[in-house]
Amino acid sequence: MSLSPDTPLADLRSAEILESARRAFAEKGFDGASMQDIARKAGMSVGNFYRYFPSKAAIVEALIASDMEEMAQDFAAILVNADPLQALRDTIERKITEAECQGDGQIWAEITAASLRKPDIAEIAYRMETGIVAHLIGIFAHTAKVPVAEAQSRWTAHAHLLVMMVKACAMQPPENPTTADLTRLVLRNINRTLDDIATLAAAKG
Amino acid sequence: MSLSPDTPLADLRSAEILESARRAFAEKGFDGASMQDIARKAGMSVGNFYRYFPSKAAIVEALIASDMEEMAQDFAAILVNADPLQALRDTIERKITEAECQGDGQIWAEITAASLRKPDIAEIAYRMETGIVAHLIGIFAHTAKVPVAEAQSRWTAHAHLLVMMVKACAMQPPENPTTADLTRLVLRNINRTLDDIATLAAAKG
DNA sequence: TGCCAAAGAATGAACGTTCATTCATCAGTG
DNA sequence: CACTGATGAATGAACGTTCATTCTTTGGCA
Repeated sequence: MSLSPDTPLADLRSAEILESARRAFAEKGFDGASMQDIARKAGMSVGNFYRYFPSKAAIVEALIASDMEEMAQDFAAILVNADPLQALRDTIERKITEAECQGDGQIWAEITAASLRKPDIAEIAYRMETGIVAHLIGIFAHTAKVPVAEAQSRWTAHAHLLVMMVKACAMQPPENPTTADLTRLVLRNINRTLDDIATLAAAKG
Repeated sequence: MSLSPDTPLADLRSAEILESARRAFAEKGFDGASMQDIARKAGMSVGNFYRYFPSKAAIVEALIASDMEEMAQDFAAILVNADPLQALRDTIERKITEAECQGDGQIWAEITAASLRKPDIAEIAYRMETGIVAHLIGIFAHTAKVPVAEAQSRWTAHAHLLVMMVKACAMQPPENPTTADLTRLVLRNINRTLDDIATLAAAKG
């Protein structure tokens, strides 16, 4: 969660609170974490908490929205790169191998479960995934030098596959001894998928 | 959930109850579903429910354990086949494409989230996954005609990858229009992974 | 500077609800 | 009658949410 320097103070405070709420949700789940838990983690009273978010559901939605924004910024950073596909590979590798597993995988697992159950959360998650896929297809189109429409019809499923694998990796239990090997294998599969696209790019010139 | 004919009556009743509890958990999640919800789904009173399961946590554990048993039976069916690897391919394809997504993916998502949070559930899930992986490695060893120990050191990560992908597929939202394409793509990746193992088998003779 | 209201932040007890769990009670059967 | 299987009201704890109240900061005036 990066913030522009001219972010209003209240929003900055909200962002801090959201970050502590994330930890509370990671520890106890969306349903399991009580408002008291969340408020305590934020270092404030329950009553004061409601000055920042009108309800528990609002926190969850804001949390997911902030994840989406973060993701969008990651892609913005990729797109300015000279070789976007390679930048994508690097970013994915970092995402998967880095110890971001701390709370990210936890929260994603929570979102996945909740979105299969609650239509409103499903919609937010759907928008998030659609946005990511659109970014990926943009990179693919740029790499293969084909129109976006063609890239879309060709590689939408591939993009979803990438997202699925990154998510699945993040959701893996961190202390497992075989997780490292598994991560390597997944990364190979992901790179193979990207190779297919890059190969077409080379063929096209 | 198949039952041997000589299963005691009480266990049979427990199995029925477990199945209805599964539906309740799929609709509202482990934390979200109340005992009243679960009892109502089972067509009985809350009080009577406690005659079958001593606590809510016990239901969750029993549910996960029953999933594990079901999985074990699937593998038992695969192993008696003349060509276990092909039977494995068929079973995976069926698991992924079939409309089992109804509640299975939902429950798996719930288990995944819960196991990242609660150590006791994590342990059950870990045992479940370890058991499945052991079965897979057994099939690989048989196919490639190598000792189980060698198959283990070679393909443990591959086995985990298969499990991961099947689970990830099941957790995909069912109404999504691109899910069908994605499923096909995942299946191709899975078959490629199995091809690698089968190739070694052919090389070895 | 010192002082005092007005505003803003923060508190935690209280509300109504729902939760998991228990138990006194009740039909049906022998 | 006694016994078994089942009920659903009762229980106390915990939930999300509200609100009267108390601290803290601020800005104008002397």
